[in-house]
Amino acid sequence: MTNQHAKVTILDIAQRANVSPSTVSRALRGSAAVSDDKQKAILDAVDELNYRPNIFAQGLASGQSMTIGVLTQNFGSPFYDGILQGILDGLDQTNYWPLFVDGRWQSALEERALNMLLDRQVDGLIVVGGQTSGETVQAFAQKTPLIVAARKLDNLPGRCIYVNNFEAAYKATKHLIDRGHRDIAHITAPMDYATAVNDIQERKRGYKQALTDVGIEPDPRLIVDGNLRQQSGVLAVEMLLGRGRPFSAIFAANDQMAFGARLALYRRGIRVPDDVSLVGFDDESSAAYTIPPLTTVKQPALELGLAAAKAILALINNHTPTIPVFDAELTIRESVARHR
Amino acid sequence: MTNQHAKVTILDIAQRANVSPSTVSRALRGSAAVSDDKQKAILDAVDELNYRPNIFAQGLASGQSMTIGVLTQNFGSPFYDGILQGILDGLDQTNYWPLFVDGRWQSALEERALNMLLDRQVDGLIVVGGQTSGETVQAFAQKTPLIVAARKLDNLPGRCIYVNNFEAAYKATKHLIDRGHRDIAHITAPMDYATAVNDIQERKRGYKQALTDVGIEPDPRLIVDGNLRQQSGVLAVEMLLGRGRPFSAIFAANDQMAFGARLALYRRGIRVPDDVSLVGFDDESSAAYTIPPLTTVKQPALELGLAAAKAILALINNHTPTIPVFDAELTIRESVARHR
DNA sequence: CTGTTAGCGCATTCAG
DNA sequence: CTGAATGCGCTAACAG
Repeated sequence: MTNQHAKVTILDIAQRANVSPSTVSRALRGSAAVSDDKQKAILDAVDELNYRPNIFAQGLASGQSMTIGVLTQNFGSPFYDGILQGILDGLDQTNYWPLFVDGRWQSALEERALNMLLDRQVDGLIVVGGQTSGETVQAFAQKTPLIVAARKLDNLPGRCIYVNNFEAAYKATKHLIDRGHRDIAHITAPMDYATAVNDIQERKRGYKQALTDVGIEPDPRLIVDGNLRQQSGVLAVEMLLGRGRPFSAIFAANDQMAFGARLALYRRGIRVPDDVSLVGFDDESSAAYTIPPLTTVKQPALELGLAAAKAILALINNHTPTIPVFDAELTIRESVARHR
Repeated sequence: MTNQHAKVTILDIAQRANVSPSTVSRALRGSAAVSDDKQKAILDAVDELNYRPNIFAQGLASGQSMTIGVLTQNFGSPFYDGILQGILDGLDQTNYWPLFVDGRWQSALEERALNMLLDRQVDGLIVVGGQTSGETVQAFAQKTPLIVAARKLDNLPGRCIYVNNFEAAYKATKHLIDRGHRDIAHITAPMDYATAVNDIQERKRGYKQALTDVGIEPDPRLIVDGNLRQQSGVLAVEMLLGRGRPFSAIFAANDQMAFGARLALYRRGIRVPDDVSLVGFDDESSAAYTIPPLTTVKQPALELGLAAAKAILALINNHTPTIPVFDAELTIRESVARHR
């Protein structure tokens, strides 16, 4: 091909620098000391000839690929994208490169992707979210260093980096309670729904606990299932309204559904926050620009990704990874009013 | 089972199937006919031993990596993510895998990323957006098959797949005109702003042309610069209002700024669409759930990505790629009212 | 149709 | 500190 690029080999620069190929290899990767003059000659030759090592050959010979496989879900989700950015940042000053694949929240695809990553000889794996079973993930963890981000897997202790969703939801609900609300509805997603199930269940648990702790019995009529998408927020509110059980606030398990809920309320002529207060979860970028701006929970996505990157690097170097505990912050905006 | 994975080689399965390694290779990659019985024996051995080829070895020996490098910008932008999905889809049934890297809209990073992709022996390159100079991109195009998506580069004719932003903006503006508006403001971004410059300028051109075509002279007082982010939409409206030039509609060059504009109007007590109609660009998912739902331009991101994938595959196989022309559609929602 | 023979480009022993 | 030799796992001519 026209790949002049790939044509310069370690042999070419060995000749040019009057040394053996092995010395070039040593000089370039610093695997052993090389005399200063040869070192210089080699480096000169390298950029005169514009040499770039062939990663495949390196990988084949060394058994390392210097790449970290990252299984993610749905490019485009703000939370997951934040994590990707964090991983990017965490790997930035290292020699490792991330290889991203999208599992699309389908366990079959996820497994295929994971295998493909292994085929590509990745040195480590970061699994971001997803719904592959814990057992499957564990099986992969046995084959290669693996860190799970944004998800808690009980069978992989010390390998999962996640946000305390329970605490976060507790805080959000508590905020509503503190503002005088007692009839607080919750839009969640069913246990068997194929997405981020644990997180969502944790949020529901936090919601209930916050109520219980102030002596309010959670009312099943105030809890309604959605599917995490905007449209389901619309339906959830319709359903809630249909049940006839009055409420003065809604806590939605994610912003998407909160947006949908907001629209449904608007269409019914119910004012936010005058008639009903609204709280979301995720702090999507548009949350600050809805009308009124949405009170929501901000997860430290970037930090989470960063920590995942650090952890996988540690694992690769046979250190014990540090698994920080992350708490989410409530971002208070105008969608919540004091209950009168 | 630990790392047994990487240990099974083509030789193992050759022995197990009583054939030579080359026959195994041929059978597996279909590079030549193999008798049915051997074929079967090989396939059996493959999954009995759970064999998976070593991609590095394949790449080294064949000179092909079966990966397509994709340089993208900002994971998280809905438009760009749509393109990534399209590329994913386009590559789905092939043996190629995309390798994504994020240029973050910084030409230095973009170039580094492009080189890294070349180092990884990618068989082709898809450059999505970005602000690397046309010359630089052309230089890479000389080294490897390359397709540009979501951007028009004059020095790479027949290699760029993009949406006709001029037409789209024209349509959007025309819609407002047809609804009786004559004083239409436009929120854009300055020429030198480091992002998607051409697209935004094309949108401004479409806006002006639509006005001119019905005999309205574009008024510079109605055109204001933002930076494509939500916050700048807020500021843009403040500025517009400060200028004292009345207007009954706003066309924002992207949804983000439209969201900001909507919020600023709301805070001033200006109703949408009763007092001012609003149109955005991009059809971000939340556009349908703002209050009121936003009329906006939907770019065929998925189709664009798909076309890019097809085109790069064609290029790799030495065919002339088909470069379709894409038009964006106006999605009409309640944020536009007839002017009274 | 199939086995044999050479490398692909590099890292890594092993001797000096 | 350095060169020569060997092999990573696979594909691609080359002969049958």
